[in-house]
Amino acid sequence: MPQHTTTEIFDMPRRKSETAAAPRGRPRAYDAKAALKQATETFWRTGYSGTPLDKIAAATGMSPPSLYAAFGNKHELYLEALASYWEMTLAATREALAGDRPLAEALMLAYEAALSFYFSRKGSARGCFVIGTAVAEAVEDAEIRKSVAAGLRMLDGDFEARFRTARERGELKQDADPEALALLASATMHTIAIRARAGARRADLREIAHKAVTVICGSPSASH
Amino acid sequence: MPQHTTTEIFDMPRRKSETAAAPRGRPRAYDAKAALKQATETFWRTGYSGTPLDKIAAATGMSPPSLYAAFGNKHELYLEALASYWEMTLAATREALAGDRPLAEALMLAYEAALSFYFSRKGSARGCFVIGTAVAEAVEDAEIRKSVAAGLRMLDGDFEARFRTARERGELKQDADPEALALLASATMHTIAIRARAGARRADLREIAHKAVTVICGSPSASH
DNA sequence: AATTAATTGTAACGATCGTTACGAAATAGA
DNA sequence: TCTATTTCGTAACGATCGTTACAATTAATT
Repeated sequence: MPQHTTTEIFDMPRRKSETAAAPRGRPRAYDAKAALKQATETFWRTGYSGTPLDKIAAATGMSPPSLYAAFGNKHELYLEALASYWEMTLAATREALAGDRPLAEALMLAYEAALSFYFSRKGSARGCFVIGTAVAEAVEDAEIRKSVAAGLRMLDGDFEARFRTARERGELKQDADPEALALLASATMHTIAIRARAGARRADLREIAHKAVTVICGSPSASH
Repeated sequence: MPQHTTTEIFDMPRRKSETAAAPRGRPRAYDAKAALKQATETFWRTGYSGTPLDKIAAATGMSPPSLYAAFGNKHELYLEALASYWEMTLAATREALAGDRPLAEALMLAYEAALSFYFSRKGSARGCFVIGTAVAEAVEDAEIRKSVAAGLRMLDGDFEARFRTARERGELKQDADPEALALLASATMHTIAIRARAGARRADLREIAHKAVTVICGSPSASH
């Protein structure tokens, strides 16, 4: 293949890095993905109603007009942050529950994954983004409520599927109720999310998860 | 006793109705107790940050200056509402768990009591006041966080005490862990509180509670 | 009747809310 | 180099936020 021109070589990576070929006007000074992450971080602490757009602008380094160009308005921005959070946590939960791990170990892994979200790098507790910010708005805001309800339903479903296969594998008694156990597993996740927001220490929450898993999986099964 | 004068008769109820004898100036046009209840109702729907004082003034029928004279400021008013709510719900839970009822029946009664708070007269779901409004503020507001943590601790304690006496009464196996079961009982309360705020139907939440109680109390014990 | 004390409603305070004109800046194509 | 196009930062918009003077009102006390 002798027809290798330099233009061909440089066009290939250009087209790969971004979908369109050329943006035409002044280039964006922000990374939308990183900005959404920082906006999420800000909402996480002070909630939706409690977070002015100024603080989000400061956290992202974006000007208000840029925020509106990128995300629409405050409400749409929050909705996007909420959807992104659900995606992230549900993926982490599914990964924890997947594989050939023993049931109790898989459950503990799911709770540990949640705790790693609830406690930020600095060690300060912020709890669950959904429970800490979305639940407050859910009553009056139909879109937020819909997102919360859908996320809770998927979490229930993931737990229930895991308990169902656990029963098939003989990890649970044959008369165990996968739906009921999934409800308790979700409830454990929820109580941890709440307590983290209320200032509980990470080690205490881990122990709460452990106690819950012990009861859910049948009395003495957590350590092996 | 012949010394029954009319002044004596009319002074007695007067002193009983209010602690002091005479307020001196213009009398209050509001009932502080009723106003706190209506303020709570308003916070309940739209949260602390999401509720302007105007709405509270409208709900209570009080003018802003009267609100400040009665409660201090918005933050103190909310704190008082939060304390009052804890008092109310903890009393209801204790009453449900007290008495000689079977364990499963007592637990279901506690959850039913909670549901009667979570669903207003009109049938619209507003969920738990604490989970719906206080948890959002708890991260940044130390006073609210303290109130939430203390309330959760008391709820845990009430459940644990009930499980402890249940074990003594032979309602549970001797090797049952009252603390672990109490954690799951609290978690069930929390998951119901969250789901109610997310729009779940009351009947579904009742069934969730029933499934949880069945697992917690040992498989087949809910109906007798 | 006059005085004192307490609360009332109105109206406004400065600060901040979400949102948006507007002109300068920066890049691709001509 | 010039034009077209897109995003930038600044600065401001009206609305609303929590809070408070202020004068009128209502009652007990003198």
